[in-house]
Amino acid sequence: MSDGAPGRRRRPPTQIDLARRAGVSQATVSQVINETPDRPARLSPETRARVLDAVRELGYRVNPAARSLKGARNRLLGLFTFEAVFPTDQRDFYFPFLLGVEEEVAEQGYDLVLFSSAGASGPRRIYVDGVNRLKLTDGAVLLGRHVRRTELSELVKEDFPFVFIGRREVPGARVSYVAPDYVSATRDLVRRLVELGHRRILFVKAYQGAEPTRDRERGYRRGLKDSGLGVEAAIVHRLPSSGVVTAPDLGAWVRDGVTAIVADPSEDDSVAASIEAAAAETGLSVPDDLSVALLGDPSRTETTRDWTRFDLPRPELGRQAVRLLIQLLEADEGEARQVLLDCTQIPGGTVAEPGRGRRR
Amino acid sequence: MSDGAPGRRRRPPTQIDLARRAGVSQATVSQVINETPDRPARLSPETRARVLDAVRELGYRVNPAARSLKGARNRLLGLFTFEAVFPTDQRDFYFPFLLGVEEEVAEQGYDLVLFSSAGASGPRRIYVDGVNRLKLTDGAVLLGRHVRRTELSELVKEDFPFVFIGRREVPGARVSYVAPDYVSATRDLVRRLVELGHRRILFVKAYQGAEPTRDRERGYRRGLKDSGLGVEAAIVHRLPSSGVVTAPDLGAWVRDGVTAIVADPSEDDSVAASIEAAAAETGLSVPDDLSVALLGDPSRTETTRDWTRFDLPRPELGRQAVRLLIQLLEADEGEARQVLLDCTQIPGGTVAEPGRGRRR
DNA sequence: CTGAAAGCGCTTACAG
DNA sequence: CTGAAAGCGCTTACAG
Repeated sequence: MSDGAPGRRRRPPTQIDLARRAGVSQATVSQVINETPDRPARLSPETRARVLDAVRELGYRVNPAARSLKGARNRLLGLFTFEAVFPTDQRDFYFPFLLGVEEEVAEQGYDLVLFSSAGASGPRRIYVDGVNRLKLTDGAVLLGRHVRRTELSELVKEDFPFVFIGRREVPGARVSYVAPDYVSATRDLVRRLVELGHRRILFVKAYQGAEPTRDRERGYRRGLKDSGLGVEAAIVHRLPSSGVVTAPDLGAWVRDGVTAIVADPSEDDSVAASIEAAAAETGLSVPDDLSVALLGDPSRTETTRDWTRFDLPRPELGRQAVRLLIQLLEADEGEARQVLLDCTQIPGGTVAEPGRGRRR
Repeated sequence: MSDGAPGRRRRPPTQIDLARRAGVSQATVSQVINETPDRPARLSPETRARVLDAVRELGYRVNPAARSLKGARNRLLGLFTFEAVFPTDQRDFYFPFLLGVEEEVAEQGYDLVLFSSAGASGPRRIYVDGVNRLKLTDGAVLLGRHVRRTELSELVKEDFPFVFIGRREVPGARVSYVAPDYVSATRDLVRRLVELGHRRILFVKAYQGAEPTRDRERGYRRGLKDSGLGVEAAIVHRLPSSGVVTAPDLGAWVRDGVTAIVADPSEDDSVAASIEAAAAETGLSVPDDLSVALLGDPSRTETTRDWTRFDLPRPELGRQAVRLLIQLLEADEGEARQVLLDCTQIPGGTVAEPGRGRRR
């Protein structure tokens, strides 16, 4: 590496170096450096010139660490996910969120810190040795299925500004979130089924469901009620922990008069695939013998069917989460806030009027 | 929002606050905070416990600005791209790099700062108001086609640790990079063409090419030489600034006896598409009348052909860049280093032995 | 118009 | 085992 200007050290020049060279005080150097049109320094032109010469000669750069030490915010937002985002099987699911977050963060003039080291070994956690790692940033967007509620409570307790993507609740605290409006989306789907003529509509859900599942179940009941069937018409089947629908399941339901299924997505989105397999095994045709709708988009499923479903506005959820976070930051002493975003109904090809199979 | 612990202020707690609370000195707090398994603090368990309690109670975070002012590392690596990464047409190109970078960063126990605000308005730049924005991090991985050489020089001049993905040079300074081995990949491709019987192989390159183009051209000549044709056999065509191959171009080349083309990727990867279109227009069949190989993977092309080409190990380039960067960080007094990675030859379907078209 | 001084939050020898 | 002190590079009142 050529060392053009002699005397240049590995250590980058500081304002003190400039001051020495220009024969002024360090404070004066700072004046010159920080001069802006709207906040001009009161300096003689000669002094300014001497300093600027020194800047040029020594190749001076302000040290941002030192500068921000004097300030407060550092225009850094964090993104923390409770699950690893980058393994192949997760990418399709998480990338759209990441995309929206990243775009909005950039547009707002912030930079994004991806907290991925969290998962280097062991489970991903926000608090390591009792230290909130996110605090490096002004605030953070959180994401993930397997939330650690205790960490969320901690975050609320210490007033760290954050927004969750997805509705999350913790006891005794209000969490800010931006979430898909699952209640409305499910309600609309169920109403459509009823309009098509379905009367026995089964809600199939995974073994244990968090807030999103509860919201979808609420939407299901609301759909039944709104379309005049009444909540008594609700039939809910909770899958075993395997989260898989079997051929006997399907047979029993159909014999029981069920003509349509709305399926809550399981952990790994395997419900759709298992229904598809079970139908094939039973010789049942979807949608001729049985209509099936998915309560969400099966981003992780290996399936060839064009499922009737609704899609989450993933990138938009990411963007809105960032916007909300920045609002919180600017409000400074903010109440938690919640935002719901509409899902997009996808007609698909797995829903039809009931009884079509019998007429064949 | 509940205000659990009374007396909590908006101002984030500092080590002084912790010290006060724990009844120790601020220096002792720092000891506890900075303790690691390999560099344990010499402290009584009680002191440590009191400090950690205070940390938890006050929700303490170390201020990264202050920490890095002292020259200590903050386990933050940066990723800066000279072009926006997230617009749709760029995603396929940049995501694989990002993926590799992110994965390796996480594995090494660092967090990643995406410097995307850089492009909020106007061109993306490292230095804003004379401040190196990357300085927040311990070091950075850089990426992009339209490099600002002056910024690169600046970075070198101030000894900021960085690794470029792709070979980049700046006058009078050595840049660390991890790059595809374009010379070898192109040489091998050309050798294969010669082995198939091609004697007049045209190198088509974009109007202006940077280091990668020069490397590929070098590989081209080396391939000719290595396979006995000699560098005199080189025929190079530089495209106009449009970067498009026209039907007349193609006709003229074929009449001139050219049987194979190796095409350097243009800015937007449009070369492949334009060759495809020109061939269709001329009625020439690829590969029967003309063999065409791409010097890289046309990630941004709308094309249906299975091009003969080589693929860049993009995620691996990202990973290796991070590794190299960390090496640089650990070496501390590092010479710039360079790493070349092999590309993968993709046989594809656009290359065949010459003259097949005439035999039809 | 310019400089001396305090202080931002932290780490690190160095004493004790 | 713990603390007093210096200093990282800078900004910002405050004197003069």
